[in-house]
Amino acid sequence: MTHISEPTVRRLSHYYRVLEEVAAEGKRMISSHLLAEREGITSAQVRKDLSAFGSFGRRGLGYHVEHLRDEIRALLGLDRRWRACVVGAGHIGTALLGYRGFADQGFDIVAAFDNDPERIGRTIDGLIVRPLGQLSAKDGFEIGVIATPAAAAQAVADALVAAGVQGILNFAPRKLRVPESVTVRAVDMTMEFESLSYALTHARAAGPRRRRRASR
Amino acid sequence: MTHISEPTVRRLSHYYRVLEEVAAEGKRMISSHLLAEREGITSAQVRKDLSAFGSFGRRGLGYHVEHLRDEIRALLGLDRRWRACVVGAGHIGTALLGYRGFADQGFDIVAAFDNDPERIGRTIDGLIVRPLGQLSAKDGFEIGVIATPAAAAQAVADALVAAGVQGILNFAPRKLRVPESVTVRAVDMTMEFESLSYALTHARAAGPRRRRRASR
DNA sequence: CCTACTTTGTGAAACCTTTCACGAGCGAGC
DNA sequence: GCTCGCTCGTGAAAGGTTTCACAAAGTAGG
Repeated sequence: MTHISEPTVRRLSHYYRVLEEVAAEGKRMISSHLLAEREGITSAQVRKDLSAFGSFGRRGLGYHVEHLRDEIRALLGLDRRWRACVVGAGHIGTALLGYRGFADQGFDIVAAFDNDPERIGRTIDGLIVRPLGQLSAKDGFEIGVIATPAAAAQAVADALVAAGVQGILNFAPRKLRVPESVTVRAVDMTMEFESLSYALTHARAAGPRRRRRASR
Repeated sequence: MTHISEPTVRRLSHYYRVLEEVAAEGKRMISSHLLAEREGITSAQVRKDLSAFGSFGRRGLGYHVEHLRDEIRALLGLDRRWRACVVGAGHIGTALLGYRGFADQGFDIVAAFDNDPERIGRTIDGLIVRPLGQLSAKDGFEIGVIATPAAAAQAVADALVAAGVQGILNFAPRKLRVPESVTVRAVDMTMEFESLSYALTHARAAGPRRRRRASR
């Protein structure tokens, strides 16, 4: 297994999605062509991506839906659970605490933190908001979710790293500096707004230019 | 001005961020090197990106912070406002309705829709949730924000397209099919979770491999 | 068993993006 | 006015990703 690129991992996520749907529809096998079509990419891309991890298909038949789904689930590490905490109990943090998608993907949010005295002590979706100062390595969090304003994000990241998290999911529009051993993924709404704004602003002048990454 | 790539536009967004901060700090000029450092990329990348739009810098001096910020603001289309509606008044939709970041970037959310009778009629952040059926071209929405479960996303997208939106910001984890004239940008939390899960799962085995896109 | 058809897995080619490296412009100090 | 040091803008090179195209392997039907 050679090096796996970021884009490949992201597409794995897409394949997983499609396979769950297709499995629910009761289909037994699926070809790379069909799998590709659903997410708007090419069949060669699907085969190339999957071949980086092994040979999951059968020539002439395609891929066994449930089997491939389970393989990808394991590859993505979705067959285990992660202990996570959310920092920031504002609009976005609150939404995340109530969001079922987290649990579905194996993230158990077991604590919520904030610095605002107004919010500390409140109960959101069964969790009591605790003061950020209480965040410590003793809780054994593996993942920290940052849902604070941009200005606080780096300090929170530092605190999370000090508390021993291995990964950070960052919803604040700021680049974080963390040790190499900590993985960061960003959900950057601001950037998507602005990218959309750019596209709309230039749409009349230039028209749709490239299809490949025009949408995700 | 040749063709502008997606990654370049996304970085423009980053530069804009940094420039706003730096302007607030009162700095007059900034070099490509400093600008790059803040977002963890190379100075050559910054210069290349900017040069695609024109010559904004002065050799020996760098870039004038406020001037470059204003140029990028205009390039991104942030110097105008967009009429937007949010469809889906669940956890995420509600958070978006209360989120100040939208207004800051020029998105005026002027309506909220949902299909759940439980939610219709409620007031969220000053907006009354209306039934999805009332979504029509008469409202003159330029942008639609989808914050529904995945299963409903495509139908909502179709309705938005029928109502004449030019762009869609999609928070549902599903690829949307829309006409070429409509631009879609996706904020895909699910994919980021899964990408993080993958990275953590394989971290011990492989170690940090590449820095370039390790985090954003 | 043999032919016709389907689909995978994969090297090679095409394409795109990033990084390098350097000429050229600019201010400062003398 | 001249030199020095700094920094931009940009072709060329390097590096990475996607697409192409085809051999190999399988099924189905007779």
